[in-house]
Amino acid sequence: MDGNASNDESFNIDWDTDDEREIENLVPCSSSSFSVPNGNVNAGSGEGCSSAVSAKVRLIYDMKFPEDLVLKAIEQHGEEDQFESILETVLSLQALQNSPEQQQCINSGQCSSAYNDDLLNVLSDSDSWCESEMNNTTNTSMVDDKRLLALTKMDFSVAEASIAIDRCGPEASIDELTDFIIAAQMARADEAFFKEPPDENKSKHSERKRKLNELEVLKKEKKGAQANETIRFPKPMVGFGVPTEEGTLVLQRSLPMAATGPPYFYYENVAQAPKGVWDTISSFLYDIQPEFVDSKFFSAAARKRGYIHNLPIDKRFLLKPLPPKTIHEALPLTRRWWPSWDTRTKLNCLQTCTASAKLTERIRKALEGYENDPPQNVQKFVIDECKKWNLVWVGKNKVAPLECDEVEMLLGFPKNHTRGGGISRTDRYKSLGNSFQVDTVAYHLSVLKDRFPGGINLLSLFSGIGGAEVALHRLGIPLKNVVSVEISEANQNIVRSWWEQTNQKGNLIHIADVQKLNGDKLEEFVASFGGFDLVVGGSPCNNLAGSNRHHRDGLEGEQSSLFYEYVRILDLVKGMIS
DNA sequence: TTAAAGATGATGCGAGCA
DNA sequence: TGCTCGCATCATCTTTAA
Repeated sequence: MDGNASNDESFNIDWDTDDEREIENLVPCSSSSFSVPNGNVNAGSGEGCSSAVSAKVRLIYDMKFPEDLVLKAIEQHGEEDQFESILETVLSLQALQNSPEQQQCINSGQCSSAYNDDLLNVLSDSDSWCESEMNNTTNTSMVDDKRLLALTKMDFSVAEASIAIDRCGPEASIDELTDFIIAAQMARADEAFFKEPPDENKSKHSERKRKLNELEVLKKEKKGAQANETIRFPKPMVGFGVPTEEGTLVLQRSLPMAATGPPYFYYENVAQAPKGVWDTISSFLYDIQPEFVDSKFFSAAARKRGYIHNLPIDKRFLLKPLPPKTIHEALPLTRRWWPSWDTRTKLNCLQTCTASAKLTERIRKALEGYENDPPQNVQKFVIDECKKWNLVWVGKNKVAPLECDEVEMLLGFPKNHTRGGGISRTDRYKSLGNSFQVDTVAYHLSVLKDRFPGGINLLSLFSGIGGAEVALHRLGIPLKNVVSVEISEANQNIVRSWWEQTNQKGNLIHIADVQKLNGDKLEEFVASFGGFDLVVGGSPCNNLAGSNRHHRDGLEGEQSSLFYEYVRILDLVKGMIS
């Protein structure tokens, strides 16, 4: 899947690929034409096959339904009808036609289709499912059967389909069920979706992936104009509400049912990711609307981030003491040297790199020689560079990058949080640039204080320098058990050091590799301290961030694809509670 | 060998304008 | 409505210095 999945390009199916040839082997498209009632030829020519209607027909054929049923359904609906309507009719026809046969098939074990082979395999292992199938008399189970059949025709296993139906409920559409299964597949650690599958499963894997892509295309066609809509940022970027000078602005939101219930979770990443990324992230996190917030409403530096969480949003409160909100409040010594023509009051996003000495020297030389304000072109050069690199005035004609401790302060961390312990200055900037803005995150997490007066069990994925831990601590929420997953040894040391210095009474457990946090390990934690109350994580943004000139590859990038680990683990934790 | 410095655009959004 | 332009952006890679 591409991070730009919602781009228009994703609607174009390349019918000339190997997959196309594969389809041609399954569908009578290239070998024979068939007609629909209005006389249009849907298949048999290249142009015909590339139409949206043909794509739908192809997909239904691809599901290995009998051709006569497909034709009958198309006759009933006409080519303009929606994929789901045609599919629904095919399923109904097949249910009517095959019910006794299928029953007989199950009893005799003499089915020849791949689907029925699979079905029998599962039935032999699943008495309860078998019993339910054999006593299939209610309308609900009929509907479930149809959905089960449709999903298995898409090459999902009966087990996957059954779980999806069970989890998504009786009202869930095929779309929702496929979404659920795809999410579950991607979330499985040992069967990671994007890992190379074993050779024997490779063709099945690629075929399924292709079908899923086609389904995505059809879903988007079905949704029409909505398909082109990407998630928009609020203007101003205040999320569901931020404290303002006029008071606390609180908007309302409704949370999807599937997102409610324990544990609470909180996911973060850069707001300005490539197109479609947040749509994908949201779709994997229960379709929750992201909360886009610029931390400039909480501190003296901007930090535009998206947060997806299932936390309540009323009765939030700010960390005390309130952080400085302007550059001059945060860095009072700069006020003396700040020229009137530099009108900045807030810093831009604090990043992982800082300006070179060479640049600050160029700026000094560009300004020297002017008794009063420099000319417009010089001002523009200086301001542009200052904004780009977050330079501040530290002397006459002298700008400088922020010091590490200043960045710590602006992000809401204790002074010297990242200092010492063997970490280099470069790595301090890197760790800080990748971290949460504590005041912002604490504002969102503040609703937990009354809910967990006795303390909280935290699963902190991609912990970094412990932004979530610091936020909860500063909120006065005791940290009972913290499982911190962080690959960087330097960051682990920072969190461990902070843990010791703040005299935490709870337990801190470090895990380096998020991919090694499996179900067994989580079960151990659950058995040990009863499960997690909160799952926090800001997965790597490397392949999403605008500053990355080399590998801005979206959610499928090397680092940013770890988002799916967050989904996987959250799903496991949720499953252990419910 | 490691840390620091320096050079390296693309992308997407919004404002302004015709 | 569509175009141009300005602007911001949790970074990476190569070279240089210590």
